[in-house]
Amino acid sequence: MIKQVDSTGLSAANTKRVTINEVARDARVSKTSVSRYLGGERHLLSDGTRDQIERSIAKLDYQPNQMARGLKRGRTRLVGMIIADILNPYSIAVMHGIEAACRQHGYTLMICNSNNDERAERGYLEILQSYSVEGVILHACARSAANLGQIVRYQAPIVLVDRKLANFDTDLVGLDNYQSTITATSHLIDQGYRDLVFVTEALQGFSTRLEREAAFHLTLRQHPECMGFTLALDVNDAEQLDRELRNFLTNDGAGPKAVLTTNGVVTLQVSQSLRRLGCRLFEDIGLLGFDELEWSTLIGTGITTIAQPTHDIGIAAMDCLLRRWAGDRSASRHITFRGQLLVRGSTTRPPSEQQQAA
Amino acid sequence: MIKQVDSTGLSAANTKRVTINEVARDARVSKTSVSRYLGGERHLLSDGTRDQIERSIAKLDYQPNQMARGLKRGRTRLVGMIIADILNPYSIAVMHGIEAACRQHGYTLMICNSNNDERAERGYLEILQSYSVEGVILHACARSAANLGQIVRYQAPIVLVDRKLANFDTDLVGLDNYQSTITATSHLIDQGYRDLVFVTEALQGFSTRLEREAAFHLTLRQHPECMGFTLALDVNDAEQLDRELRNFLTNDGAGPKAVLTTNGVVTLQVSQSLRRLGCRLFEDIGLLGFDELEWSTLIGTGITTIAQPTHDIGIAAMDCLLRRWAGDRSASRHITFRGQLLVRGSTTRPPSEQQQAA
DNA sequence: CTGTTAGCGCCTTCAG
DNA sequence: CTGAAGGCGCTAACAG
Repeated sequence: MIKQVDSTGLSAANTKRVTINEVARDARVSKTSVSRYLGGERHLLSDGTRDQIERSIAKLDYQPNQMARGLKRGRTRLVGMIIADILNPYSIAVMHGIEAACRQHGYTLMICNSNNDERAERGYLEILQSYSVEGVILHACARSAANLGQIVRYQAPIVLVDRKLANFDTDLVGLDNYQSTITATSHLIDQGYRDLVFVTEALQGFSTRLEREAAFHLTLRQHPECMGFTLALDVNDAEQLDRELRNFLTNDGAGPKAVLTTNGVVTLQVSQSLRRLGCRLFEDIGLLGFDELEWSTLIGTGITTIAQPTHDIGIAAMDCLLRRWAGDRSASRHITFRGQLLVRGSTTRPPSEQQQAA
Repeated sequence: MIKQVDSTGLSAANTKRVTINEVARDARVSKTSVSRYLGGERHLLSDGTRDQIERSIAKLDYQPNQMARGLKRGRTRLVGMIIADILNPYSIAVMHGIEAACRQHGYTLMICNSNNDERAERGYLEILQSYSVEGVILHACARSAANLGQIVRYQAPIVLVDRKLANFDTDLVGLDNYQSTITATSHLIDQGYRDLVFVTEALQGFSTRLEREAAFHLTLRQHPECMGFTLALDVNDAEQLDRELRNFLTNDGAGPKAVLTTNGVVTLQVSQSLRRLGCRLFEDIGLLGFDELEWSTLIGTGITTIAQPTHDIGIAAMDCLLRRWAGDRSASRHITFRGQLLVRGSTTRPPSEQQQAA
């Protein structure tokens, strides 16, 4: 029978943590021996002391204090991650990969959400440093290191994820935005869409958005039969989004219309807007979005997406840290993955319209 | 012009952190004075020393080492959170609320994902303790404290979120599952559905699932005109889910059929299954799910949900910690919120059928 | 108002 | 193979 014990802070007050001293006393050895036992230098200990220490540790339920260890050794086994927007499923997916990789290598992940606020981001960077994290994975919202204070002489290695950071040369893991966007745009054109719009949140200098937008227009330029423009706005402003999309839908154009969205958040807002506008999804309009979403298959005939290998991105980011920890001082690595086009109904035009466009 | 500086670990090696000693030396005062400055006891300092310290700190870009502070003071300003499933949008939403509350109170949140693995959960509990977190917010996957090792004599206050933990009397924040389920089930019956199924992942003793299931049957018992049963299965086993739902759809029943799902993850899987079965959403079947989802409005005529006040839940959890830290030792608090029914098309039966059921 | 002294819990020389 | 001594960076008495 297990007793009901409260943990309302009362017990915490009296129950001090067991320290290395008490283990040493209980085992009748010195702190040094216990420390050696903990530090993986058991081979230096005699069988007798080793067993004795082992027994005492178990008996007292001892756990070394990582703060103290970190203070002394500098190794905290802590990895920090700063996420620009924790509500973005993409970020969560990447974080999931990183979390798994951390665990596998005995690291613990400390998550911070900057909420796309540079001040918060800078603050967290400092906080993480003050906790002596051994590495940082940064989904940056600042565009330039100039706005990130002393990041340039940060203690621990930093890996950027998804977005680049100007004036800061460090490892980076992300998507091959150019190639992936070309794939996406070409797919729309191949499917017979002629009047395209690239919808994104305000570009704001984010490398990801800029690159995708540039590649979109690059592709268009090679297809004179097509029209296309960029719609950069606050996608949470439903009224504005509705107005702009209605314009797009009603204006004359080069032919069948389709939307390319820059990420999953935009895909959601655009879908809702199209719904509000009374659009038939996806007969009146095509839709292709970056980022795979768990509900992609459920909307109308399904939304075609460019899926990012989020898990691999997480693993790769952790791998960058591991290499740096191992002493690798070579030039910064830029690892980019190719997005995977998942074709669904939203870019498959009904046969009736096919001819009209041909 | 900002120089490109690499942070590939090389610079980190030579650049040691500035310590309190160096600040003291630079300011020509003692460590104590600097410490007092940091610890918010500036009123004890003369204007001269205060300004001098301020200047030196700025000049050297000094940041106190939280590890060292924590070691000494016991205050780490760290809150740990263990999430059972980080891919569940509900958890993320709660975490978002907690994160905001932490930030507001000067705490930093450390997230760990147990992946519904008790071993991992126990491990993280120990790790968090070893980092001297000042409080833990636990979305538990273990059902009983008996499986959680020494949790009963944990140092820091613990707040449970969503799920209860047997043999462990501590603060808890969650949903009023009974009332919310009664609301949900009654709504289905009011709308004319007569043949109901409650779909859940294996109950596995999770309090949330158990309570909702119990309340479902409780409500049914007061409506002899209705039929209903529980379908507990691995919702990721698409084949099994499809089979069971097909049975449900084809079997004779007491009238119009509807599904009640126990959480957002199940809602997603059920939606996909119904899609695979060629169901017309939501003419052939009604659907009501716990947890609001960002895409609720987009599926067919929209999915009716019971929305949880996730943000408030997060705030409340943090509030529990704040109270315990403030010295509150009263009995454990159980805070439950009422779910909000958001009626959409998935529980609005088309007029043609209305009569048939009447 | 200020500095000196003694640790927090652990690891790491340096001698046995 | 083992232990004693010193210090990581900081705070908390205790004296001035």
